Amino acid sequence: MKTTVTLEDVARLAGVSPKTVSRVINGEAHVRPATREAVNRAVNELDYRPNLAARSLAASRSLLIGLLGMRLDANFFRAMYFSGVRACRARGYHLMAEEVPEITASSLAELEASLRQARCDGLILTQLSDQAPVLGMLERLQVPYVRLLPGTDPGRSDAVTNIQGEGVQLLAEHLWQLGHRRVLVSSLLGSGQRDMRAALLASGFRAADLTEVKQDWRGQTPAEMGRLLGEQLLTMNPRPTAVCAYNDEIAAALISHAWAHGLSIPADLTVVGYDDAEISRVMWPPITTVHQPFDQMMSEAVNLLLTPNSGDTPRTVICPLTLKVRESSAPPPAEA
Amino acid sequence: MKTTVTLEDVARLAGVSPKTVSRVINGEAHVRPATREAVNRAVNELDYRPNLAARSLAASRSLLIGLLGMRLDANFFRAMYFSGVRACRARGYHLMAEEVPEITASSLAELEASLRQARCDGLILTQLSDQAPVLGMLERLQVPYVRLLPGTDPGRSDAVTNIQGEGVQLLAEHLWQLGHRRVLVSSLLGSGQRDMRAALLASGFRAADLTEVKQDWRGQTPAEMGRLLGEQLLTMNPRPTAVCAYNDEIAAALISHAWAHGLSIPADLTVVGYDDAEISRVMWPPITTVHQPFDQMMSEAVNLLLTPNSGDTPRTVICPLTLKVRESSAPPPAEA
DNA sequence: ACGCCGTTTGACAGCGCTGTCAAACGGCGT
DNA sequence: ACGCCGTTTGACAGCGCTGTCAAACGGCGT
Repeated sequence: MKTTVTLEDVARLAGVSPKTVSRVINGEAHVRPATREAVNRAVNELDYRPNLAARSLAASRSLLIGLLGMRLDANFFRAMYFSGVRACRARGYHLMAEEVPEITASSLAELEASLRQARCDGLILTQLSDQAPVLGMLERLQVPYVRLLPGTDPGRSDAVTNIQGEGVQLLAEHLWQLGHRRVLVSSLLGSGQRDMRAALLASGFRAADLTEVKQDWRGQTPAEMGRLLGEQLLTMNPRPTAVCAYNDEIAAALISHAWAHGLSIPADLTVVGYDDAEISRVMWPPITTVHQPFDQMMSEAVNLLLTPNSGDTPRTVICPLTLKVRESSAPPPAEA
Repeated sequence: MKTTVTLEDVARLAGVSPKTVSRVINGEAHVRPATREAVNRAVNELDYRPNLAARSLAASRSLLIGLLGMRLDANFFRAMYFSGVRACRARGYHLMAEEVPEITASSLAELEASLRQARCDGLILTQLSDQAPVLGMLERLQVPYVRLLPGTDPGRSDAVTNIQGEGVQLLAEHLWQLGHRRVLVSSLLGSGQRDMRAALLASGFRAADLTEVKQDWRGQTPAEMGRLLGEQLLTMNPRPTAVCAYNDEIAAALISHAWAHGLSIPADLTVVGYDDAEISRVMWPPITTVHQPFDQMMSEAVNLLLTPNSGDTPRTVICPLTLKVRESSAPPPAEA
């Protein structure tokens, strides 16, 4: 990068002081329209770009937002990250992904060091929204933060969330309307966010017709969990006509396993997932799933971070989930 | 963030000048061991973190590296990005993802604006390594760049690459050794990088036994491409015993399709992919594929960027590919 | 004991912006 | 014509570092 046009160059060309140019660049009030226009002309003529480093040093803002998660390589997280990048760019901010692999003292210390170094203007929490030690640390450091999909302590901070249980309810109603009555439900230990079983019950299913398989996230890949689910399914009699997988990866693995054992999807078995991950569109059949509006959620989160809260209670923005009906769900086989 | 410890605080505590602290922080030479140690003690005691903005302003380096690609949401790109983040963090740099969706004048102008704003110290190109207009612009802006997997013009810049044809050769040999002789090959129009067919021929296959299906990336999802490949396969007689999919997504879609049509994988049909994407481990069966060492490649790329070239010819680092043999490949059925 | 020269250290300015505060402007009422 | 007061503008310092350059140091040979 050779040519460096500075504020001062613009000011000279426009015949005003650097401070005035700064005002125009930052869209501050108290600039006469004529002045503003003259500055803008000069900016365009010189093709001026403000120096981010100088800006953040002078304003003691970093123009940086951090996105905190437990597993950077989770599909879920990556999708959020790239949605967030777009949301930030639209507001002149940058987004930094930060990994907190576990809630231990050393891991927290590392996070603290990193935060103090980067001096993020705000943080967006995902997967960590319910970790009190993390929240406590952020409050101590006085970093503003927004939680995504918090499960507990709703009034503790600004948050972006869905209507509690909306996603699972959409799935439950879909299955009910298709005519399914016996369902296998996959759930994850320690993750209380999605109570599929409750949603099914609320939609009319009888407890006796629901089988819930709780699996543990740690130490098992989605592929393994899907396979185990498939094995369980094959031993059951009468066999459920539908499976609610905890997420799309598990659904995909289950579908492969089912094919491999002679079950045809969706003719013999309906499988639904959650997240609308890429894999749900790659599989045959494509997977019926619940779509989270990541772009919208991240955009709202950035908004909350950059808009000071004028009231004194934390704000909550609710983003609607949508059901993506694809070919992995159909009415149950004739006389199951 | 309240507490702000500055260089000066450290200097005062250590009893030296700020400049000396700066030298220690940056690992410069010409500091007496005793002094260095005293400074380090002070740094630890105050838990000092340098202010990135001040640093880049003063040094006129941004401590930022850009990763340029055409599709931020491609699996390939995301994997590279997160490998790159780690490689950069290890060197005190940050990585910024930048999207260049198409090679048009307006898209290039936007990129140029963004680059001049962020003032990246260097760029890593992926998917764009062979786009002369992009390279020309970067050279005009004098931004150092490293190309990943360049296909053309190898001497134009530093590059990180594989041995030409290594990946497809690994796959070809694997199939040959398993005993396959008739193979269906999926290739992508306009993407000359992987000549699977040539590799198969070089490994002993006869041209007459190879069928190549060229598909077009634009307008088709991997799922559709895989499905079309599957349809093609079912019409063939004699049927190939193995399919080389262009990538793992296509392989996954093909596998689902094959199951849906009564083919058992790998008993009836071997399917291999490319990239070692997550999906290759989620599917049943897991997909035999070629693994790109993204962590290593990004680490080398960052290295090239941050290590000045002492010679006068561009450098090339070659990273070895490895074959991941999984359950989607097996010997062909008995008398196919 | 002295001078020489490589090594170590520090003084100072400046990177390009923004915050603060005061000065200049300008429209209004009288 | 004058004073008042809200609006617009600019002077100046400073954000926290690093680059430059010169001064201080210190070990060596004589």
